[in-house]
Amino acid sequence: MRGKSTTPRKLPTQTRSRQTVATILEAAAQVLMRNGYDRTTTNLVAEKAGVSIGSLYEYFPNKEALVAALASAHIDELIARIDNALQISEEETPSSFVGALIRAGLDAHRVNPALHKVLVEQVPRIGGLAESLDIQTVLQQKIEHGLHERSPHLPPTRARMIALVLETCIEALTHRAIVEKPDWLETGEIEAEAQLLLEPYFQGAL
Amino acid sequence: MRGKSTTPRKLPTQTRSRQTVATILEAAAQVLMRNGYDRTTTNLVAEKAGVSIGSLYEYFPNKEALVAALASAHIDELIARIDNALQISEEETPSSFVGALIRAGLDAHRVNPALHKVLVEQVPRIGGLAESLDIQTVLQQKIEHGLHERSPHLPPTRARMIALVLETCIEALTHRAIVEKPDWLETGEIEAEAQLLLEPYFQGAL
DNA sequence: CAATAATCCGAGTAAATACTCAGCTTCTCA
DNA sequence: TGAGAAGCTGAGTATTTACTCGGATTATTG
Repeated sequence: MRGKSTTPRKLPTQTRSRQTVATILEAAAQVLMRNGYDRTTTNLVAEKAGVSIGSLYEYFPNKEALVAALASAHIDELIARIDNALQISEEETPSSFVGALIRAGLDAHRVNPALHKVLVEQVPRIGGLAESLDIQTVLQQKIEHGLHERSPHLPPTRARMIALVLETCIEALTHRAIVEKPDWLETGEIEAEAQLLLEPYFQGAL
Repeated sequence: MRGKSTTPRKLPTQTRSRQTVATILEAAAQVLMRNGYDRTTTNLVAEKAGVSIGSLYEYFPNKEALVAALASAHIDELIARIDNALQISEEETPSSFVGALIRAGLDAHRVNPALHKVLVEQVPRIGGLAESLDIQTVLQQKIEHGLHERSPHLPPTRARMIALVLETCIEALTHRAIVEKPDWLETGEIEAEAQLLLEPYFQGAL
């Protein structure tokens, strides 16, 4: 057994305890963002949340479960955003398709970037979370699916490769922009540059 | 003072001690790759190296210094490889320039990938190492420099953006390929796909 | 061949921290 | 309304682990 169980020890049934759990999660996010995973101690989280350490362990069997719960909620929100961004523009021009993908990637990165950073950079070693935190794969599969709808004649191997390239570059450029020049997200500079890069590739690949 | 000092406590002067240091570093790399940073204990490294824990602390003031020494050596090798790959092909066609960049990125990733992974994913939080481990910036600056030589008329802002895009995508695609399908590095599939993506962008951007 | 320096040893220390548990308080519902 | 359930408490435990230090062993040097 490599990773510990992350299933809750007890389910909060009363309103009071549900509030406690919410408070703990909120505090955990704060501490995690401020200190990183290693320097996040369960005692500190409890203190920050204004509950006793015992209460924390009433609902989370261990530290990993706490982070896992946080990550799970974050992922749900991310995927919702991506779905939203992809569905809004259902027009059929390649240009708008690429544009929608880029916007989806950018949107996803606007959901609590600080927490995202910690989760991505430090949490992957937590068993079981690595895969589910992997937005990459989720987005890639959506792209692959979209490709197949638009061009059924495309060989599956080819579709997978194109999806991988599109997803990888969008993700990487967005992430890089955030780290290097957060302004670029607002000015749309990155969006434009990504379009410049990916549209010709996409057109040529079809 | 955020990070601890990583300067050696004592320099090994005799041959015996230099051998000891080498053995310790080798063992550290092994343990780091197998266990990750957190599960790497100094005692375990010493044991694996066949020296006492006291000897380890004779030359490395703390755990971070040990990892820092390892990272430093790794970085030197990486940069040497990149320089090499870039200098070999000094021909002037845009196609070969892009090809050389891609090959440089791929080559860099062939230097002890397992160690690289650990260092990149888990070590950045070690103060001072984050920047120097940042191959990104090194490669980007080399690209920027190359661009300026080839096209002096190009506005500096534009050159920086192009370099950023090229570097980011090469790095990301290579990294992704390693994780997803290590074979692609050998078959040249990734190399070809990257060329397909980046050459039109590069030509259009000039 | 001393005497001094360099190297090595490893049991032991100190500190950090994940997690427990016995008992108290608050809530629910028959 | 009272008995049992749910929730809360926090001092204390157990474990892990980075790091020390007094002393033994080996190398150098005058």
